[in-house]
Amino acid sequence: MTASGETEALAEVSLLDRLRLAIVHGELTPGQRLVEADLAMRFNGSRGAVREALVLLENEGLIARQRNRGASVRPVSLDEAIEITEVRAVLEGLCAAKAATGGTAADRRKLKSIATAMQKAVKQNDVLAYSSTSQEAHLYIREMAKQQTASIVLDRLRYQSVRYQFSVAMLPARPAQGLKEHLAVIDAVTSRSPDDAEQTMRAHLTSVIGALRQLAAMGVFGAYVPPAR
Amino acid sequence: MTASGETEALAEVSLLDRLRLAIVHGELTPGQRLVEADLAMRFNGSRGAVREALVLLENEGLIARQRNRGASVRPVSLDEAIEITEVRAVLEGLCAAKAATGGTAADRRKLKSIATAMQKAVKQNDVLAYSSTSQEAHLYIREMAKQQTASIVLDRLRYQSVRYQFSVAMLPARPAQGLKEHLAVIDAVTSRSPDDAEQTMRAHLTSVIGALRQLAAMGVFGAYVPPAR
DNA sequence: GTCAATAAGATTGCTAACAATGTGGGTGGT
DNA sequence: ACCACCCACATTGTTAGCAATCTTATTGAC
Repeated sequence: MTASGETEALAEVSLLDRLRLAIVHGELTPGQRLVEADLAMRFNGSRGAVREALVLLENEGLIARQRNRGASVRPVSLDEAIEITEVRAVLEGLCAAKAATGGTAADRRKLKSIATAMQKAVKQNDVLAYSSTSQEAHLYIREMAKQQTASIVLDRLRYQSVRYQFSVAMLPARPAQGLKEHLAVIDAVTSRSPDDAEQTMRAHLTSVIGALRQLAAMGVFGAYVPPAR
Repeated sequence: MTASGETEALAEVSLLDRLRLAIVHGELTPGQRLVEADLAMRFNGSRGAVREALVLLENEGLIARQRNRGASVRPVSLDEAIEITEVRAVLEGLCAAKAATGGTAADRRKLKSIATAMQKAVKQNDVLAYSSTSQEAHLYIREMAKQQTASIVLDRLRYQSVRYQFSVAMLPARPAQGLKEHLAVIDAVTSRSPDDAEQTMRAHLTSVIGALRQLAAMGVFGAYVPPAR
């Protein structure tokens, strides 16, 4: 064992995840250049490991790489955010439908308890709790659906959208509106009505697209042309 | 310039694409081990470039990699093929809907000409031509939709499914059935009816899932547990 | 004969140095 | 003062070799 055993023992999370977190949390800001040697130093891994992570992050759309010119953090434009939400709408719709037919009675109880927690959060104006219970609901429905392919795709898309996800929840009337929509979805899923589940889930994400447009009008998205993927 | 300039000049396609093609075309069969040094030799690139390609192919689900143990071609199970087709159904449904509202008059003419070619192929029992015009129709609808995110996801999924895609077209009554479905989709898109377009596209891919189950009953998919992603 | 321990071989992952490439700044000409 | 050119610098991409790790075959005990 080396003198500095601390990092090795705790290095349960991959370099990829740490780098992605740094980007998503804004420690590395859009447009910023990512120099392999620097990152290797910062996350103390090999340059090869950093390269591997960069390749994957490019694939996820979080960064842009150009041959011999290096990588940079890629900002997400409004159009892209809307596209991503459109795709999420149909995929989460699919998952909601499958969750409605596939879940167990215990699953449905769990889902109802999440609904209760969400109602409480909104009643107390706790935006943070609303945001997290909302995510919990989406995730649990995906688990019930048992659709790995959709789940993997949704995960990848989430990384791109996390950055503005939170801003949406901060819009004034948003938690109240979102709550209504989530309750409708959960109601449909727990009543085992796949078509309703899909429809309400899609309606919910269509409403999120509206919220995104509102954010755009407020200037959250810089009028900036991102480098090509 | 080196003595063997031929490969360099023609190296317009990336090592990644060539490696992927080798897998999809069955030159590298499921379960086969992929040794970095061998691949570097075969595709004459650096070992680093091969590693980069392997990382991406793992991400696409075409191969499985285990730390210190190397990579191997990953077979696609029936369940996975069905999952992928379910995801395709909703994504291509989205694209069909957007194509119905977004395309130009020229787009719609082009789509109709593809429909004609497809009808001709089926009438002549030309399975190869049917298969290729069918793909052309799907691709053109995606182009009309102008939904890059969905398109990228669909591309990634296609690589996993190409291997059995062709087998589906070979089923006896398949071209006739598929033709009907495709014509319905194209009709809806060219009549600018987004809801119809989405419904017919989803119905088409649901029918493909049925065909997959038929293939499975015929033993096309080996009863083999693929290594985890 | 079967099983466990062990050693040899193969392959990945890492390190360090180097070559290739793109960038930016300075220099000289006009 | 402005522009083209050129050179030094920064950074990536490649190469070769080494250490860590896993696999497999061999040996020996029971």
